Amino acid sequence: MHSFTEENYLKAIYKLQEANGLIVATSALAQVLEVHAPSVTDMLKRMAGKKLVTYQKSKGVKLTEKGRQVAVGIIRNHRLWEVFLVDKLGYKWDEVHDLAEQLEHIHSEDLTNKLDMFLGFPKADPHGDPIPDANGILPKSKAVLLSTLKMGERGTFTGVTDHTPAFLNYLDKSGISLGNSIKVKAIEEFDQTYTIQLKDKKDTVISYKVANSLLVNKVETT
Amino acid sequence: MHSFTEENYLKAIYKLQEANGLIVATSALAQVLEVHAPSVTDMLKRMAGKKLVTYQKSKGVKLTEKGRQVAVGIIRNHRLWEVFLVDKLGYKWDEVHDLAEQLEHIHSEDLTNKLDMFLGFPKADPHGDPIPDANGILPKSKAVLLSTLKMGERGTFTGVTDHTPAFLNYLDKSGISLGNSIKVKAIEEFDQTYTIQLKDKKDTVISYKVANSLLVNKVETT
DNA sequence: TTAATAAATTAGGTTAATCTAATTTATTTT
DNA sequence: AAAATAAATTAGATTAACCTAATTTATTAA
Repeated sequence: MHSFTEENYLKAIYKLQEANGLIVATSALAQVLEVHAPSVTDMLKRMAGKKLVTYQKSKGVKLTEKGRQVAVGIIRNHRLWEVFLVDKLGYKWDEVHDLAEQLEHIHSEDLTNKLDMFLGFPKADPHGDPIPDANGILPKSKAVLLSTLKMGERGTFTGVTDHTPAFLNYLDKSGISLGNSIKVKAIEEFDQTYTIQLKDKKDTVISYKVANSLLVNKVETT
Repeated sequence: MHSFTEENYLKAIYKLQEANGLIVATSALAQVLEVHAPSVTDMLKRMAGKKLVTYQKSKGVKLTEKGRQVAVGIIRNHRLWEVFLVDKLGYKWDEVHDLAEQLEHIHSEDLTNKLDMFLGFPKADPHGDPIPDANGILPKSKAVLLSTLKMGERGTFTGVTDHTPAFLNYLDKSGISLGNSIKVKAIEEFDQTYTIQLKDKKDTVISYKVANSLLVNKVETT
């Protein structure tokens, strides 16, 4: 079995690999894991010995297939536990991250699959992030940032790229919830402020920063 | 926060303290924790430094009030998660121990309490062991071993002292379940074999070893 | 009450995961 | 292309939790 630390490294490498291309830098890992660079170098060597990553000195790391499997398994756990916390225990979407960071390291494929069934095989976690299936397959989403939509275009709000409680709370306060249909009514040239229309017809003004943190499934205007 | 290891020591000390009197020996801990005696000595010194135990060189340890609080908290977690696994995920009572050993170390009082509510504030885990309340109060049970009952006496089966899957399976196979009413029909002098009558009137023969692992609430014959 | 046995501790090491300070390797900038 | 800057690595330590071998302290038996 892998240690919590190894699993956290694997998850971090996976996410950085997704976000910023193929090879992951020591410094990037040090930053997200909140440790110092020499600790990362050290750990990567150990993990390379276990064939979890391929490590190229002074260049960075990639996950091996084995490493990717473990990483995706942890992400599956994390997201399923988040659904449990929100759907079953009544937590709010901005409260579950730290708890899921603990629960994701429970080692039992069988438990994960039973939990999945208990939750009704959810496709996404409370933030809209897709849940990998038992084979580690993660459905490719075609969601785009709201900030890429042009005047008059529409979409359905399906996820966030900023998972901080502060941002999630802002969305709650503004009445913007997953599944909402959103139409771009206006984009202010000067500061890229968006005026959007929510399903309930109320117009809302959001900053570029917000528009750039919301994922939508674009509705093609046929 | 305490490490998993510390928590496991605390739990072990608590259980040995309950079972065998007040002071707990290094060797007893080494045995249940499956480590060697010098490791225990080492750890106990560290834990004494944190005021979790009082350590008397060459004599043994006791929990401090602080240590007891932590230990009971872990036991509460463990038993609540066992209820979750059985009641919600469909596990059998002989399958949940190892998983609960992992889940018990999730650090969140709030999660524990929400779980408790979700489960309907159960009083006992699937093996009949009482669940401490949020204040660490464990109801004193007045259950006795079936092996202490005399001919003709009755009781309700409320718990086990042997939690091994082998024993639990044996009970399943024999149709002996928590809550069953049991009457002692005969006790063989020669080998202390018990003949018992279950609620459904069927007579069953059990060994002394089995009778000595079953807890019952004795029904006083008025 | 001394001798034998059992239990516990000390001494000295190991491993995973971290750190700081110093050095080396890469990448930019001039 | 050389100099400056940034990133990464090496060297050497630390801490928690464990180990084995040797020694000391308790307990039990003769």
